[in-house]
Amino acid sequence: MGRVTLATIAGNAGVVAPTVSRVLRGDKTCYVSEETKNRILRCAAELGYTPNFSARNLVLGKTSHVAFVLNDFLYLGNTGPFLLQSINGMRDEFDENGYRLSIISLDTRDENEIRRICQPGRDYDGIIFGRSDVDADTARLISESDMPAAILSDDGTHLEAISRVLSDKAGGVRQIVEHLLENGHDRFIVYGYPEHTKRYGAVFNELGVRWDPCRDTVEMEHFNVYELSLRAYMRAGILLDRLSLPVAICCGDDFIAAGVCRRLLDAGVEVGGSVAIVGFDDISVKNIENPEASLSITTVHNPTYEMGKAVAELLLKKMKDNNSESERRVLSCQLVIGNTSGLIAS
Amino acid sequence: MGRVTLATIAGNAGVVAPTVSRVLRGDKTCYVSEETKNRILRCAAELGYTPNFSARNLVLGKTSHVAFVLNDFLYLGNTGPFLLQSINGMRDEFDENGYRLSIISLDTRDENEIRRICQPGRDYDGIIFGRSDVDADTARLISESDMPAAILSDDGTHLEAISRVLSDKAGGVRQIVEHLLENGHDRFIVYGYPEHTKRYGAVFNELGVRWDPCRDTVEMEHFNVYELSLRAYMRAGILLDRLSLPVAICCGDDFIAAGVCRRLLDAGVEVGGSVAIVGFDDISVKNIENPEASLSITTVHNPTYEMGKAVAELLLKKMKDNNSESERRVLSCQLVIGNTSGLIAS
DNA sequence: TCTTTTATAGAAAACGTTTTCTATGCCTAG
DNA sequence: CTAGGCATAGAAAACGTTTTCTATAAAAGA
Repeated sequence: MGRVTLATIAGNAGVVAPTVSRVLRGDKTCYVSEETKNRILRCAAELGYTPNFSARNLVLGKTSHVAFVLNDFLYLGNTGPFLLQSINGMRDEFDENGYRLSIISLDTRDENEIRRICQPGRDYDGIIFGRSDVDADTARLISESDMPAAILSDDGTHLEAISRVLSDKAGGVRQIVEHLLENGHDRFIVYGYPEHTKRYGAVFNELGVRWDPCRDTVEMEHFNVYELSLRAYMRAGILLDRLSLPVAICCGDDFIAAGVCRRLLDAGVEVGGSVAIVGFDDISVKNIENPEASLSITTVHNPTYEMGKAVAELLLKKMKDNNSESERRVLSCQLVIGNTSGLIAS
Repeated sequence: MGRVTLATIAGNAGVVAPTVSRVLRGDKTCYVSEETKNRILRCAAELGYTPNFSARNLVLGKTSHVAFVLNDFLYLGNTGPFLLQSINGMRDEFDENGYRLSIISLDTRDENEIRRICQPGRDYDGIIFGRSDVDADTARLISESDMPAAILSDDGTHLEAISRVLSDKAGGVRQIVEHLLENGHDRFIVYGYPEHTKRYGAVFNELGVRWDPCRDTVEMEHFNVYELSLRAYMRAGILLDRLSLPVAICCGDDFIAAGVCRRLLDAGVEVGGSVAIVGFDDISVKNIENPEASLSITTVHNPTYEMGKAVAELLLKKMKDNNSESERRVLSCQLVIGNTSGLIAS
C-alpha cells in the first residue's frame, strides 16, 4: 500500500484531487458544499493523510526551510545559553508559520558561498545571520541578492538594508544604576570586559555619577564561558583589597557576578547591604545557595528568546515581501531585583 | 527573466531536458556523445544553473533533510562543547552526501509526535536521536516505523533494533590508570559525579588496584557546566586536608580537573610529580596558565566529532537500506598526556 | 420564460525533475 | 546482406501538489 495522496482521498470521497486540496487548505475563495467538505475531511483523517512538501514547494516555488548561519559552530558553546535561547525563539516562530529552521555554517567571508546560499528557491527561503558574521562586504552581497535576510543581535551601521534585532543593553545598565542609586549607593566598581566598562561609563556619565574609570574599574581578559566564574572568583581578591564601604560592584555578566559573589561570601563579607553585587543577562548561575542564606544576584533580563522570535518575525515579513522596508527592532531589557542590592543601612 | 531550469539549458544546447539531467548527474548508464556533453556543461555553467531540490525530491520520493532531535534544546548549553562537536561531525558527513541537517526538538514521550515525525517522506529522510531522548517505548515506536534512525552516544539494551554510536569511556579510564601506575602512583582519589566514581571503581577492580571507595572518593553533586570549575575549586579544600603524598587525583572531567588544579596551585602544592591530576574529555579548559609554569592537564580525548560522523554514517547506511543490520559502533578514547601526571620522584 | 448570477466541482495545466520507453542510424557477426 | 547489438537522444510518463479554466445545475432577476 503506497502513500496517501490527495488523489487517494479524492478516490475514497468520490471527488477530484483539487477539491481535496481546497478543502484541506481551507481555501476561502472557492465553493465546496458542507457535505462534501465533511466527507473529504473524514476520509483524510481516516487515511492519515500528510501533505508532500516537495510537491507543494515545487508548485509554490519555495523550500519551506530557513537557515540560521553560525560561522563557527563551536562558537555556540562559548556564548552561554543566550544563543540557544534565541535559536529556540526563532524555531518557535518558524514552526508556527510552517517553516523549518536549519542551523548551517558557512564561511561568510567567501563571496561564492554567500552567493550560492543566497539563491532564492534553492536551499532556503530566508536566512538569518549571526551578529559577527556580517561585515560591510557581506551585507552588500546579501542585499544585492534576492534572498530575504535578517540579522540577530547587531547594530552595525552598514546594515541599513537588512532587518536586524538587538537588545537595549545600555538601557538595562541604566536601570541597574538607577536602582543602585535609589538604594543609596554612590560608589561603583565595574568588573568585567572592556565593553562592559564602556557601557557602564557611558551611563555614569549620562546620570552624572562620579566615577573614575582608572580607579574604579577591574578589567578582565576574555575567557571562555566555562572558566569565567572561576576566573572572576580567583581575581576577586583585588576587590577585597579595595573594599571601602559602601560599594556597588557592577559585574559585566552573571558569570562574573557569581564568581565575585562567592569569593566575597568566602571572605566573610556580607553581601546585599553596603556591598552590592549586580550582574547582567539573567541566567541561572546568578543563584547562589549558601549555608547562611540563598542569594539571587540582582541582574537584568536579556530577552534572548524574544530576540529570536523577533528576528524570525522580521524575516517572515521580508519573505512575504522582499521589498518591504527593513526594520531595526530594539528589545528592552528588564531589571530583575534579587537580594544582593538592597538598601544601604544608614 | 525566470529561473534557469533543465529546459532552459536544453533549449540553449539544442537538446532535450532529460539529456541535460543525465549529463549533469553524470549518469553512467546512458549514452551521450562527448560533444553534446561538453555543449551542455558549457551552457549550464554559463547560465549558472542550480537544481530545484523540491522537484528532484518529489520524483525521488525523499526530502534530502535529516533531523537531529534534541529534546530540550537548552540542554545543549549545559553539555559543554561535546554535543556541538558531534553536531559538527554529523553535519560534515551529511554535507558530503547531499543531505542537510536540521536540529529539531520534540517531546519524545509523546507518541503522536514520534509517529508524526517518523513518517517517511514527510519531513525527513532519517532521524538521529540524542542519548537521553529514547526510552524503551520510544525505541519500539521508532523501529516499528519505516523511518531510518540512529542514536548518538548510548548503549541502552532496549536499542537492539536501532543503530547507535558510543565512546569507550571505560577504556579511556583504563588508559589513565595504567599511565598513572607506570609513573609510580598507587594511591588514587576519585573526584567527581557518581558515574565517574563507578567507572573508576570498575577499572581499579579490573586492574587489581587497592582503592577504598569510602575513603578515596570525593563525590560532587551535579552542577551546570558553567559553574562546575568553580564548584570544584571551592570544594577542593577537602582534598588539601587529605593530601598525604604521593597521590593521584582522578577527576571526572576536565572542568573539575581545572578547578582542582587551580586550587592546589593556589595552595602552593606542586602539581605533576607526587601529586598527579587527571581529567577527562580533552577540552580547552584543561590548559592552565600560571605564573610559574603552564600546565596541561593529562586527560583522555573523547572523540565527539568522530561520533557525530559515525552516527551520520550509520544513518546513511540505514537510509540506503532500512533493512540492513543495526550496528553498535564503539569509538575508542585516546590518552592525552600532559604535564600533571609525571614520574614520582623517588 | 429567458437570461444572468451563483454555487459546486471537475478538467487541464503547471512546477522541474527523473525514469522508462521508443526511435534512429550505424556497426559487426553470421 | 541481414539480423542483432550498440550508441545516441528524443518522447512520454510520473511524482503530488496548486492554480486557472471550464462545465453544470440551481437560484435569482428581468
